[in-house]
Amino acid sequence: MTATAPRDETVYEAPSARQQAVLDAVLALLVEEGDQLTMDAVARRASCSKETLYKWFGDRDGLLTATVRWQASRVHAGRDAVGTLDAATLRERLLDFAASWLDVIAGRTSVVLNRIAIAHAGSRKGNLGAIVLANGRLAIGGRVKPVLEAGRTAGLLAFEDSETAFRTFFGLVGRDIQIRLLLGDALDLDAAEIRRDAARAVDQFLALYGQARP
Amino acid sequence: MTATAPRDETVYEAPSARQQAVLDAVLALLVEEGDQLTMDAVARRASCSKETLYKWFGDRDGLLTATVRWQASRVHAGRDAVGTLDAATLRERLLDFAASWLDVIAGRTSVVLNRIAIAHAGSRKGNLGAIVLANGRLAIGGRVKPVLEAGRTAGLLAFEDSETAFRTFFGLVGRDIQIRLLLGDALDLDAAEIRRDAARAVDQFLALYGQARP
DNA sequence: GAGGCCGCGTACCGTACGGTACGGTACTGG
DNA sequence: CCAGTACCGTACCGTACGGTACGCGGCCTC
Repeated sequence: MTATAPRDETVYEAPSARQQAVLDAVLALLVEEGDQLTMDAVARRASCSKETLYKWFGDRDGLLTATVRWQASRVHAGRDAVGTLDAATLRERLLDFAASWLDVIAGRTSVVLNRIAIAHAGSRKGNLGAIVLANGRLAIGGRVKPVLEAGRTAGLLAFEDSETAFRTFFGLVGRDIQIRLLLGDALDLDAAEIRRDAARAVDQFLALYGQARP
Repeated sequence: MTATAPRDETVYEAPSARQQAVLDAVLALLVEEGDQLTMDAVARRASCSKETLYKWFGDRDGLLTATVRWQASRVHAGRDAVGTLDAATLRERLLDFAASWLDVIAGRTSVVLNRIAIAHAGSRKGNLGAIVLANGRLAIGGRVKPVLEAGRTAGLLAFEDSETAFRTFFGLVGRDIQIRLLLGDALDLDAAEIRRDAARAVDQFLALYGQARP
């Protein structure tokens, strides 16, 4: 029963429409302006008063946290029914994960949010870092592993520990891309490139863990 | 001729002993205090005046840059004579790279410096990001690729593009480790764990790219 | 021992920015 | 029509921190 739902440790009430607009303003500002985000700028951009900002989100950190959570809530799309798998579907599913994951991490928003979270993790209370981790790396792990296990059940994959297998998958897909982007490398991946990368990663993963059905 | 030397784009004069002491103080402070590094704190810690700091390094950015460069200059150890390779030596060399690379990125210093550089890349002039990239990802790439190519020449490896092969290697070694550490995940790797990880990565890499000598 | 540097310590300045206070406007319920 | 609430806009406060100025002691050179 602990299956697909993306472990929301505490239930935070969803932001109202107006609040969502504010959070979108934060995201936009973050993407445009790099990360020296000031409360003044947010208030101006969102056409609201700073006082409201503080009333709604407590403080700057609260605003950032809400923003990260808000963005995360959008990404959690995806139907994950794991039925029985044949080789083609397994491959398809992995491809799907790989491509959409690359798509996310290559996006400006993801890069900026990760930067914020990393900076935050560097200066006490790694709250943001934990949130990003939970909604990024861990969330996708939680969704991929069942597929891997289903693949094993179907005799298509061989591994002992799905976590380890997943981490290899993760490495094959992401390689140096995320760190390069975070460090400011240009490196723009278009859709075609992403598809190619994803395919290569999946091929390699299957080469390592796949087995012809005995 | 463009071979092993780690592309130092501009020659910066090495810091004097006293300056090195200051930079070490910065590193220590960074490691201890997270990243809210103030010039005051540096001056206090290094027992020098702020004025001297500014005289030597120009401004805060200059100090950070010098620190990153200073740390980088320490890592560049390593004899890289690429002779003829047999399978065992190739494996050995790759293992070596993998383990020492993991060792570096798992270190507090690396994590903190990467955090700084990433934050910096987020707010205009990605200077630090570029430097870290050049001395991290790119430097190790520059050192591994010749080995891979020697392996190919010796008929031990098969690949078309050494860059691509290296990136796979990179992914297999690093997996999710760096991003997790940057985001504040605990995840402490002891030496044994690192050796195991490195061995697994090399095995996987050889499974993908190795070939029995024909 | 006199001048000149270098660099330490400390006091100081300016400003950017997080956070608060307050007046003014619109809407709601009674 | 009035009280209450919500929220915008703006002015304001406090402080942390980057950067500068200055005085003083140690060290060289002559």
